[in-house]
Amino acid sequence: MTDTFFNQVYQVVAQIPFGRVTTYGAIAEYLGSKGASRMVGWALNSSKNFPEALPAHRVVNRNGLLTGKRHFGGTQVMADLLQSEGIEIVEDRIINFKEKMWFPETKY
DNA sequence: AACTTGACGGTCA
DNA sequence: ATGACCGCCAAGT
Repeated sequence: MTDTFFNQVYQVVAQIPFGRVTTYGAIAEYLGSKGASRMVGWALNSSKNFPEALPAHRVVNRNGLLTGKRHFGGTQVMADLLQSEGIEIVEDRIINFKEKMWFPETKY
């Protein structure tokens, strides 16, 4: 059942620790399909059907840019959430992104 | 049932 | 350095 790609993405994202972020590519790569980075976003889009709190706001593109902020029902919602976690956001971009970068495989 | 789009990323030209 | 195309899987139309 949870053998679907979007479902695996859902589980990985749910494991993202507080104050940490990851990228679509990292998740896709972890799942074995580096090119499926777009599917990660699709999975998150479907995740709205899940009652679980999915910290999708911690998932950004490889530029550390809040590309998905537009799907958060607002414009600053995503940035505000990340800032609340101690992540600095300027112009929808994460400051010290590489330091906040979190890999599902290393979980570090 | 078929085609197009989609929170991306990497490589090629 | 910039621009364009391909790849990946699933869902929407």
